[in-house]
Amino acid sequence: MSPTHPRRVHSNILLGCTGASVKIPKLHSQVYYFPLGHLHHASPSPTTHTLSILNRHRSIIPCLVSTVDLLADTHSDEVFAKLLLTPVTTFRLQEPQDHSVSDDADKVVSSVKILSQSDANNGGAFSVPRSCADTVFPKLNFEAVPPSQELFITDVHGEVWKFTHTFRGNPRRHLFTTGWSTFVNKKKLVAGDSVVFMKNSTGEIFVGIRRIMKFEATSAAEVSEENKEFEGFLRNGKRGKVTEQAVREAAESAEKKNAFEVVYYPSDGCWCDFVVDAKVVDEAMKIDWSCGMRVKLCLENDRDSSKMKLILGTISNVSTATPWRMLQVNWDGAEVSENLKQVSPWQVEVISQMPALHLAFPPTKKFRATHNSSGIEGSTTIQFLCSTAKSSNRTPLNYDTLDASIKGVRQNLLSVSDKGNSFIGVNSVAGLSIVSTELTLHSSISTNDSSSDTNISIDTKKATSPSIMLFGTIIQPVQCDFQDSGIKTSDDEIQDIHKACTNG
Amino acid sequence: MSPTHPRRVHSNILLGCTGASVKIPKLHSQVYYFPLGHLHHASPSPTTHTLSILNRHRSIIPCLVSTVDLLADTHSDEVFAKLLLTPVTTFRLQEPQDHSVSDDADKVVSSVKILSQSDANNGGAFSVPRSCADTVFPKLNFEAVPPSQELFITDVHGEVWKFTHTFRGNPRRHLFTTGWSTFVNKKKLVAGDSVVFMKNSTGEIFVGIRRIMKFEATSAAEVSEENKEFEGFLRNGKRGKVTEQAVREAAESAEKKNAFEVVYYPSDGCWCDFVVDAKVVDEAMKIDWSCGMRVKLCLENDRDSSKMKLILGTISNVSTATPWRMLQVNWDGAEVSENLKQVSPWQVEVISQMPALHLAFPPTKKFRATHNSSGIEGSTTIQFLCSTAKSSNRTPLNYDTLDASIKGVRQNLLSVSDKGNSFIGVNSVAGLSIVSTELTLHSSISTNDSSSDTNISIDTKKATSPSIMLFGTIIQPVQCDFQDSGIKTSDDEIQDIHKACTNG
DNA sequence: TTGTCGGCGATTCGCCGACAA
DNA sequence: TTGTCGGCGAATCGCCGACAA
Repeated sequence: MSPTHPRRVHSNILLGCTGASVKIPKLHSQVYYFPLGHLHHASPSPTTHTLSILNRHRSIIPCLVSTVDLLADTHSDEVFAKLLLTPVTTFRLQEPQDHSVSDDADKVVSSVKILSQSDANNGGAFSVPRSCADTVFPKLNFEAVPPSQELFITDVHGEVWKFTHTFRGNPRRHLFTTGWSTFVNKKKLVAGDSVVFMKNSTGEIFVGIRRIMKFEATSAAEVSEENKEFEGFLRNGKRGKVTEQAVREAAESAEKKNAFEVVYYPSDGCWCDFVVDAKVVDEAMKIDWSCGMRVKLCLENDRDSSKMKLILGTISNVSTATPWRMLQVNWDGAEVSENLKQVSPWQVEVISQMPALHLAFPPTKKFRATHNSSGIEGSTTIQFLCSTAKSSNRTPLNYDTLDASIKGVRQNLLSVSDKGNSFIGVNSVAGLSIVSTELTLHSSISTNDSSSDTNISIDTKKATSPSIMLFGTIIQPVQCDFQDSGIKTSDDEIQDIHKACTNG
Repeated sequence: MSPTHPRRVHSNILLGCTGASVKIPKLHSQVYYFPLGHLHHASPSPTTHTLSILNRHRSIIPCLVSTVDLLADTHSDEVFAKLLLTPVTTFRLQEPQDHSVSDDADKVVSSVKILSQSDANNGGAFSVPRSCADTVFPKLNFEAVPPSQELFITDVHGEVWKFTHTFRGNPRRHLFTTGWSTFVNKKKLVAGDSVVFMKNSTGEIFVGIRRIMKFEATSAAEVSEENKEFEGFLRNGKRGKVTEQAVREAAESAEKKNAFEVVYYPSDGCWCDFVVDAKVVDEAMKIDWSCGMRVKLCLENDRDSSKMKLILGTISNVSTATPWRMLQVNWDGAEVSENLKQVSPWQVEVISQMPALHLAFPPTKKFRATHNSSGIEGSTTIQFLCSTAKSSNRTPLNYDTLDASIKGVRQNLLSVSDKGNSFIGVNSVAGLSIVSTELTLHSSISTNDSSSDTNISIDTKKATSPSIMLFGTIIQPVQCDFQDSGIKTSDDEIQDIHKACTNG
């Protein structure tokens, strides 16, 4: 439907635009395709017509990734991936991932900023974050009065924009002046949109855009109203690009074992995972998912994408129809996105049973408060787990076997990741979440945070302990005994938690 | 694909926007649907894939018009019709057209202007044509200095725009000042676009838009270039709205006798007629179309839509595959639109054999000149007709029988039209063309026009003789003997022709 | 460190008759 | 009758430090 072919985008630029946690399947990798997830990507409220068609086919289809195109929408600057998937009957086991990822090794430093009113209003100036000026842009000549330079910055279409970057005002600050206004107008930016500035190893500077979405109850009147502001793209999160029709055609091609094309828009408001690395799915499905299991999920922080947000929850229902979003979870935090009420097994991780051990510590006043207000801590969880395990006629698990099985999962995940794993969607399966397993426990015992939920933030960038690369994310290898853990971070929050815990 | 439902438009407003010669099928009328024409409407160069699908089905499908929606595109202000067609096996003959067209009887006066550079540039003013100010807008109070009024004008979406209309300058002229600039910017108008101002019987004023199209050889680079100027619509004549997919689905629904939807964009650059009134087609197909027949076609004048342009041609080939565009015609004029190289029988009319009779008049000098330069006049035509009639093994026609058969066709067309006939496409079958039959002959004999082709213009608006309504157009009833004809018009051109002829 | 405001130039916008065509 | 131009006020646009937060 787009009037012309969108431009190809370098993978690192794409990742800069979407956030580094987005993963795109690798060429020739083995994946599972989930038609239901694809449909959900096209329309959050699909028609029964399409659903009935999808129900006639398989709900999980093994495929090889035959083509990967990373592209940018000509009108909205949205980046997206177009994949050609070839259905297969069986996967060859552990085919060597011999295609090197050398060209992706090019380090890209990036900086995101949400536009303030002053940035977006036609004041004509953009307040450059200090960190962006320091890490992404060339150093200014501070001898000059005022210090200023002209920056030539490339957008996702290869178009170059000129900005004058000055350092002035009292107190001094970095500003974009000339050129910024035109950019805002041409790109139709509004307050709340984000701009991403990136620099590759050759010093070339790029700019990407993330547009704010207006998720409202959409009455007909509102849609009509919204339509008046049509500017070549929509801000309602419904992308016209992926249609239900496209999903039906894909599902039917898949059924006939014909290669088919899927388009994936990694947008922050939407959690999409309809093409998932086969090994990730296989490993996740080895777990005997059941009601009452405690799980956790790793999300990108709204405000600062370099920080991650953890949320905890209890599985309330397990669907058997399809692996995709088979887990219904009651999340501890008050409000979660509609998309997170049901999650896929590979999105979450089972929480270690450590809380039971640490309950030996005498609870502090603060712990009691947390306990009473949120109603979640170790013993409650375990009781729930046992009762549901019994009711579902499964072998009751003792702590040891449960713990062991979870360790086993970890091992598998680690070994899988070494082979160059990848999947579509925000990666929360492994890596960082192993660190957070520990941190979660502390938080529920002794957090100083007075807020009512138990979410905490971890600064992954500032981690200083020995780390490994997993799913493209630096993680901390830790032991189960946190008293002797390898965690060493400079993050204030974590230090606070640590201190409070050892003092208690 | 449009993000919201386009607004409903009154039929008279739609006709004002498109030009009065566009006809939309009436509700519950009997029509033929031509899949090939539909496909051509979607894409001038369709894929072989779609063509092969269409070839498996019938090329002409009788239908009832179950729904007629007249709509306006939210972004481009383009007006279009959405029809629900229900395939039928047989037509009930001559069902009474009892549904009155009273609400359409509301007279709408309109005035079109192509925007000049000065109108479209941000000079902020629009030079109102004298005729528009006189016929469409309320009278100004010329006592005031300067004379001015505020006009509230409604667009196709019901949105009201305010313009100040003044009469000033030396020499005095009508101008739009305040409000015009915002209108140009919001509607993204450029020089060459047209605005249509309309007034209904209650005095309400409306404005429609016809956008200039850039028909160029579209290389990939050009498309990419064009894309930069995307503004919610395209100026390349390809409407993204009607897809080949939609045509395939329509054709397949039609084959299964299921009701199906078609969308029709009456754009000036495109001659579309894929849903045609059944009686019109039946009548046109009664004629024994053959190579060498002389035909004429009635087009809207490019510059002034109130004038019509006639073109003459000779049938060079007759297809038997489908009635739709079965006639290949060599048009006398040097250049014609690609769409006109092949026409449907109901688009053209066989030229009367009257030239032979009038050749008794001694040719003037001017006639000789015309004869030599254009190479077309009565005797040549008749020779050609006879020779091809013989070669195709048909019964040679003498003038009397041929003339009679043509008169018969006219009678049928007239009787058909009384029943409330209608079809999609520019109406050139009957009505006006009967007048032009006469005029055509004169022109080839004695036109004062020194241009190299034989096209002439007729001002239909100024006709003063007794007239009847046919296909929504006022036409002149005429006898075959022009010496005693009822033609009385105030049009200068026609008067000139008349005078030249009788004087000669 | 960075968001917002009032201030002030410089630059457009938009209304005007003067000319032709 | 109407298209284009130069001129001119007026209303923005866009750059600036002053303030907080």
